[in-house]
Amino acid sequence: MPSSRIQPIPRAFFARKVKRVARDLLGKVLVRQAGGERLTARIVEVEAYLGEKDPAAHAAAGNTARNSVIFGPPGHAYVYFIYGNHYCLNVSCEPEGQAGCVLFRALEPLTGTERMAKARGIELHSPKDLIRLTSGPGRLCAAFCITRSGENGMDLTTDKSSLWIGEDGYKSGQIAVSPRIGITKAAEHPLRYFLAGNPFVSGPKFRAPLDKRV
DNA sequence: ATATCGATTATCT
DNA sequence: GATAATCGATATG
Repeated sequence: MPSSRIQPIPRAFFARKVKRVARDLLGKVLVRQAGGERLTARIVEVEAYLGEKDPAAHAAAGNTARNSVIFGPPGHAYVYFIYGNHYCLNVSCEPEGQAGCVLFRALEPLTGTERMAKARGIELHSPKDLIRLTSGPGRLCAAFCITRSGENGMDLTTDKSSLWIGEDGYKSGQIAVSPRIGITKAAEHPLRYFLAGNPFVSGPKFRAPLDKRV
């Protein structure tokens, strides 16, 4: 039953409006080919960052050395370093020249969990420990060994890359929406999308009443 | 369960 | 010089 067949997602999927891509990414799979081993995890929580008009988006600063991937062709990894401690992974969206990206906030581990745990520096004792592996944007990057120097700009639409996004036929259940987490500007917009009830979603266990089903 | 705080650095004002 | 799309530890109810 488990999905052994994972197909890359074509670039056209990412060449659409950020909000649309964000929603459609839920249920897809992030794949890491590390040596002979393959790490896979299902995307359960994302946030949309719009173009230069979105004050919360890095694109608001214009095209700089840091964020140029956002302005480039769709389907590429934008990795940035934050708080002097963590990396965060995004995928560029919209046609080339237009800014926009989706932030990966949480994953549900599928295969390669021992390798993820090692990368995170934790041990897996109970099934609940799986949650701390990839629940959070910084955590999932650590679990997948994603850094700016290594993965920024990588093409995520082909399995020739050591990091890519795939589709395994999984059908998402109910999708919920809430404001984005951890930002101060434009903090009210409902641009965070997640699989309702999924235990691997980051943040408080019980959602605020602002959360809406969609 | 919620709140607060320190870590640590690239980037921008 | 201030800030930041975070995390883990600690404190308190």
